Amino acid sequence: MIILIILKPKLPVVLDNFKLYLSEKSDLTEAAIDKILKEVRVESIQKGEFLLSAGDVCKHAFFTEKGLLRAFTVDESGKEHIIQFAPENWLISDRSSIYFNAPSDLFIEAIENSTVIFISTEFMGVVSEMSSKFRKANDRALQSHIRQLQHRINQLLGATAEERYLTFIQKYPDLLLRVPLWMIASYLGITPESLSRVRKDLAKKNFKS
Amino acid sequence: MIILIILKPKLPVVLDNFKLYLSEKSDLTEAAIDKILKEVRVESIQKGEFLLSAGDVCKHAFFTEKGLLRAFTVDESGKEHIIQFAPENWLISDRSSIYFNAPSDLFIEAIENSTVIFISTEFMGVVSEMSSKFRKANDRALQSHIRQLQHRINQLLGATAEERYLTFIQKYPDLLLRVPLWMIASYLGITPESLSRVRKDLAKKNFKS
DNA sequence: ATTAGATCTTACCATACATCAAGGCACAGG
DNA sequence: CCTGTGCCTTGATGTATGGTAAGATCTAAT
Repeated sequence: MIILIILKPKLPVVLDNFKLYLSEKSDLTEAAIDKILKEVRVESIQKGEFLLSAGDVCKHAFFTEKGLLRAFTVDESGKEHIIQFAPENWLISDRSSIYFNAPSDLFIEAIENSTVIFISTEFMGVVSEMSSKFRKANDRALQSHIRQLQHRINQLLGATAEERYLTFIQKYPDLLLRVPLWMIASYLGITPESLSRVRKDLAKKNFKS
Repeated sequence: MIILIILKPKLPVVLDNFKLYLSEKSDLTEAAIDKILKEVRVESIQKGEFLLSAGDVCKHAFFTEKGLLRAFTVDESGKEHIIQFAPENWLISDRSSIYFNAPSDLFIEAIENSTVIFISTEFMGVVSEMSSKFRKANDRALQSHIRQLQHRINQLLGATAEERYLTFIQKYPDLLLRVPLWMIASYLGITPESLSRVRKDLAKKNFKS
């Protein structure tokens, strides 16, 4: 048997998204940002690879430079429940696990081949020192996170599967095209079969797209 | 008609719980705490009175010195969904509303006659300036809050009504005795009738307490 | 080209929970 | 004492969603 290995020249990774992110959220000069970028840990993650598994202590937040990640839990009966998707320019992590240094109950997995930036607590500390704007942006993100969690709880308490689906496609129209439906079902808290029926009903009601 | 008004002498309000709270969460001297306590806004809230209504911008966090508060939303079909209970020593507020200066979608109501301390952003700022321990304790509370919201989402996604009820009484055994069952049902995201049946089933299975 | 695997759909039946209606109980107010 | 009101329960029935199984596509690997 002949094995053919093709070695592509390793291309320098482009971090345009993360660079833009830093320049928007902080008041650092471009020079300072470029310097930071050189120190930052970047990895290419293949579809299906895990950045965090339940039981591990989460040590980084992950910034999706390219691709798509998801965070999910697995309950006692083995069912997955998707907590969050993270396409380009999103941060994903287990905040409590990082903060309390406690084992996470989340899995974080790439669902497309992705380029991911590893953001450590130290990194956050350093940049926060350098830029008060950055600090404020992070405060704000934290509050938004809480707001979003509240909203999700409300939906789960009060809305039907169909309503939740409609909210989802309105909030994340791009994800609808990139994520398999069964994952959307998991995010919504229903089975893929139910989602299929919901979509059928909506189609019957002349719902477009 | 004769109207009889009895004027009780206004008793000085005791703030033992809040005082203890401050001394645990901060490294301030007792003298400093006593000074703070004199400035703090305290109100007696009758059962059924509201501290916040949907549409208002939330201006304070509320510390329950005595009594019991609840926060809830009302959905389009008029159904209430309880977000949180706050017995003694708990803080309750709409963080996002305060932070973003945006109209809240929460109601906060006293479900027992209560003594409530109004905690403004300025108050938080002042005490945070005085004590780094206090600042850290607040950070920690914020992270715990997120953790708790995550947990609730997980329960709603994955657990049955019965499981959620069992979690509730294990986590808040004291509330079970103080809160009407229909409110617990609302917190769990089920109807009072369903909760009644869940309890009946548990009783059949020899479940104690 | 063939196969295997993943995804999505559909049909049928099962179950959890909601809804509606009625009744019991406790407690407060006239 | 009676009466209303709020809370809880129970039964009958409805509905949304789950579970199982099968088939249709589609893609990727052999």
